Amino acid sequence: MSIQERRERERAHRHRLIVKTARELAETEGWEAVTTRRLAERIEYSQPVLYSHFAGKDAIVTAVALEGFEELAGVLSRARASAATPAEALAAAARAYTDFADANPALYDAMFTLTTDLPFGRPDSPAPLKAAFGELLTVCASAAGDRDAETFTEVAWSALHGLVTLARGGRLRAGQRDQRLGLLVGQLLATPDRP
Amino acid sequence: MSIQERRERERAHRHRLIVKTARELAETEGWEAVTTRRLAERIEYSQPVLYSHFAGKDAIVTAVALEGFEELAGVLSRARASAATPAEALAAAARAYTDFADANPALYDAMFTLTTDLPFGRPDSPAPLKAAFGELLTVCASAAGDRDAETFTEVAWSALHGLVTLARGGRLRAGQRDQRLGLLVGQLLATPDRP
DNA sequence: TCTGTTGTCTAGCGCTGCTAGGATAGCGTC
DNA sequence: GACGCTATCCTAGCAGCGCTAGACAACAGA
Repeated sequence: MSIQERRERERAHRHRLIVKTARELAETEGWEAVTTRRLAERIEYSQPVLYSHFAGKDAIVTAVALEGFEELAGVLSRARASAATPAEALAAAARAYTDFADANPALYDAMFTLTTDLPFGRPDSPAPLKAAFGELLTVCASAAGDRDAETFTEVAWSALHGLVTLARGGRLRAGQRDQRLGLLVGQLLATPDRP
Repeated sequence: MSIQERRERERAHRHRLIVKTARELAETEGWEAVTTRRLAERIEYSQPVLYSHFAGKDAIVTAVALEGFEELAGVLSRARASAATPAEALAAAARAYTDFADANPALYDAMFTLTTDLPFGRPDSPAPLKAAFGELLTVCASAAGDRDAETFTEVAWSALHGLVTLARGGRLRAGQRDQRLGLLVGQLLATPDRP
């Protein structure tokens, strides 16, 4: 059995190598530079090897995205743990979220712009997705007050996502990042007037 | 001079035909179906004709996006005109924005996801961009109170953009659109606690 | 040592955006 | 009315893309 085990170990190692290399290549040269040929060259194997590990290029991007959701969940979890009050937790999570996106632009693109086939908010969702959204839900729920927690989470998440993506394309004024984040968190924590 | 005028007229007509066809093709079959070959076939000219009108495929997408910004400005303007109070105007604009994005998904993608070279918020920005953002700024400024109008506008816009894009990818619960929009507008109109 | 399986590579398909160079149509001029 | 020129358009092709069929080599078991 030892031989087969070694092979499986090597396969797993190469699997991780493909994902790691794709991510690095995307982060340094952008996703348009991530072609199956260049990826194969980087891992020092031929193209078809990629297809023995993944169904196609999309599956590789998805694998990178899953890594991203895992890391995002960790980042949000730490932010939440570092805060004393629900309001502080929301502010910390918001900052952690945008910092994460800014630090890993290609990864963020894989998670939200390139990948379309990851099922969200469903029983069969991959664990990292559930974890990441679960973290968001936890931190938002404790700050939601009498508003619907899930709706509140979706709105907060959307706002953060919008800030990240619009800022990325140069659509928002550079250097005003903190002001926007502060205003957003302030509005989310405010108590709406009862009409 | 009449001959040259006719030719210029024909050129202008064909220019519009290309943009119109690209938009239709994208809206019915998605942007991945908009290839230079298929586009050329649809307009009943050969491929190189496209390149006598546009520098490349990106330029065609950009032209479609500009059309979108023009229409968005009109939609927002009408929403603002239909409202009596600043709060109503903000709510109407938010609804108009998301309705516009939902009704023209491919157009919205061209404006915000595919096009990256349109300069925003700069003196040399194309007029439609200035008009669209100007409408947003107007409606947000009157609802901003003592908050910085431009920052408030950027945050509101980001939130709407986030709602649209996340909902598109199935990332948000279907059927909760109105609840999210209502909650967002309520939060934006709320007065934050003074810390 | 031979055989069958497993794994990898070479070569190639149909597609993409884009372009060089030849053919053609229609103008202004004689 | 015939000619030459210019502007326009098309055919054909390039390099690169994602992906795959089939040849080939390496290796486990008999």
